[in-house]
Amino acid sequence: MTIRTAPKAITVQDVARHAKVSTATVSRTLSAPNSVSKKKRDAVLAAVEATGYRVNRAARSLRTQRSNTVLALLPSLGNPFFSLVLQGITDVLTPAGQTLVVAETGQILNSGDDPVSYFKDQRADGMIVLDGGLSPDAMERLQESSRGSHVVFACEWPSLDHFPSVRSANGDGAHQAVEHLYNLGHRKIIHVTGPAGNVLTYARSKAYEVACADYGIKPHHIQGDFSLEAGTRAAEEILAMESRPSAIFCASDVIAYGLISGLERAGVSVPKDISIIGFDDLEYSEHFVPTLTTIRQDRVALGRAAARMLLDRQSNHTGDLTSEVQQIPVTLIARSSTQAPKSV
Amino acid sequence: MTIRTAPKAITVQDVARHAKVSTATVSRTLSAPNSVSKKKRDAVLAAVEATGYRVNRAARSLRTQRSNTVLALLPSLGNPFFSLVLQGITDVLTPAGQTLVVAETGQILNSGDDPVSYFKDQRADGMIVLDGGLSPDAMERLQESSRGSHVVFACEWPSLDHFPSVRSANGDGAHQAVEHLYNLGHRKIIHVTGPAGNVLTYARSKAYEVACADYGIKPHHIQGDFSLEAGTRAAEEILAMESRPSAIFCASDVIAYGLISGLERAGVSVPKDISIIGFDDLEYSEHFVPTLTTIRQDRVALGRAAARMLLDRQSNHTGDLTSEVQQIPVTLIARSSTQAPKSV
DNA sequence: TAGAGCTTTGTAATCGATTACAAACATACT
DNA sequence: AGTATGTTTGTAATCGATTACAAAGCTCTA
Repeated sequence: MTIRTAPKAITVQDVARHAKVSTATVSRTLSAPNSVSKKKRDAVLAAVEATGYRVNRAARSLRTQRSNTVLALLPSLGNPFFSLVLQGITDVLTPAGQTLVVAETGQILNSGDDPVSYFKDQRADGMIVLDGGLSPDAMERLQESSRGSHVVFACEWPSLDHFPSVRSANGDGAHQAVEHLYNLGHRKIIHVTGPAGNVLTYARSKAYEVACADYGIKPHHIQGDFSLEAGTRAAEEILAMESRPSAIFCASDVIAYGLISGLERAGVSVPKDISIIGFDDLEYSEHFVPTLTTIRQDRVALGRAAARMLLDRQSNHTGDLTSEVQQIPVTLIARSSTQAPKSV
Repeated sequence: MTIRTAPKAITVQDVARHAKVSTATVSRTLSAPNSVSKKKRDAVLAAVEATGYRVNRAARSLRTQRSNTVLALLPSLGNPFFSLVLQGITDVLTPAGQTLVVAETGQILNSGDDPVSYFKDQRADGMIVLDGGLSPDAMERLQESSRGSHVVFACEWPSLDHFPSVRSANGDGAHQAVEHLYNLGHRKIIHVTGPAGNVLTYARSKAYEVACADYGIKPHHIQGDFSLEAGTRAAEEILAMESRPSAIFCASDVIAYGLISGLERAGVSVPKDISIIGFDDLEYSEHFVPTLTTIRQDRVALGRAAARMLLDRQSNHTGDLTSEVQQIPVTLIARSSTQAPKSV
């Protein structure tokens, strides 16, 4: 016999009546079990079970002034990079009784809304921002409303303001990429960058330059963005070069896909003619033709760490408003898109 | 001069005081502007502007018994297929003043929670389910609590129960795929399927069989799932066949990636030796080597249609609880992974 | 046994917006 | 003018959970 959902919702009153205690005792049993005697506690739990009671989140939020909801602010939902990061976030949030709300930066701003409004109208009391490119104005308002320090950046981060953040060891990754190519024998290594103004672009290309200096290589950038098109554009540019590089470090796997695609179509073989290394290690990289050597970002770990940092900061009201930065290690995954150059 | 966020939240009381009207008038101005005289309305709007008032969602939810929140239930957040569907959903939801909450089926169930609990505790009053594989038990509870018809399935759908749903024209897509290959001259066309028990697998392979019958082709299935690994496994199986097919229709692009990768590694060239067509048209398909011929699903349209259907059903309380099914057209995108067979 | 000190329990106020109801006001018509 | 009808407005109850405060119950010691 299935229990039918009652037409009227079950409230704390119903449970109290059922267990023959006051509403206060019911509430306490659920939130602070130790402050209630075992006898009453058991009675309440039995009543909860019997009635199928579920606490009304709206009522609780109204009273406690906390929504137990975290907003993830993404530059674009369409970008599959974030899917695993979101997974990491929910991995931590769900067991902690928090709900995840997702929104796109662009959509929020277009609709005349404001990320900060999520705090103001109690829709969220925590925020994980995956977009380092918020407007200075939006950043300022975030800064203001983040006194309670419930904002954490993940993956990307703002270049000016200081917020706690979780990110990959981008510099280390870029260095490892160059090192890998150098060790294979490459001496002419160029870099296809991310979009101008992006913090990841900056971190990776800066580290690329440093690595080049370390190995006595002349750095050369091709300005791109993180898209497939940037890769195909870079391919054209490289094909037109009088003296082509023997290896290319791409700021993202997606760029590498486009680049390989463009080169192959022009009859330039990867890795035979040119070695290519990416950054991210998306699902497809392992099965691309050729399988892509890349710097792996642990996206799930990034999401988890960000969520954990947020929860920590929410519970530790005790000061510590320093803008902590946590770096998640990256690893070089050597596959078949890189090999020793043809002629050394 | 920037306006500082007040330490205490601004309430409808504050606005009322500021505009010298009652709280009822403030509330009405915001929800039913026409029931308020222009004079008062302007005063209220000015006061709202001046105070920076934002309605407290928790309080509103509590009073109105609606959360204005929609839950998207995904089988896996890590699956990049859904990213654009989510984008489509928010495209419609955000302008309608609804908030999107995302959750993974597995995580919900593991944590002892229940999708239906999102309704019970007022966390959501609408649900878009992207997982056709919910347990019969979960389905029954959904069915019960969906009297208000606030559940819509998208992409996948439950095989037994009847819910409104939005889906791609899967059968048509499979038929188009076979037709395309047939027209190129292929007569030996096999199908790598999705996972057993999945409705998409069933719809596509059923239509593949029908198309085979139409064209006088002997159907042959290789059981797979929607993963890269399934593709590489299928490649092994095909390489071991005494008489290989000249063309392969994969139930997903991802299978096709793995399959092409596996074949190429064994020296079998696509499309020279074998033509391959996928299903989905993920971002990468256009830049894969070779670029992938595929059946394009309009994922953004799927998301939008699902969200619109949900909102429609929420506002049309007036009966019409029929389980409407909306099909989104698919299109064949001919690229370079298919061509006429070597020897006809 | 009385009283100090601690734990457990209940009563009722509270969070902020909405809305039923009634009062006040305006307009039109006989 | 007086009445009927319609429109605006305000007062106060309400949604459901939490929690300050006070009262009651308990244990233990002098």
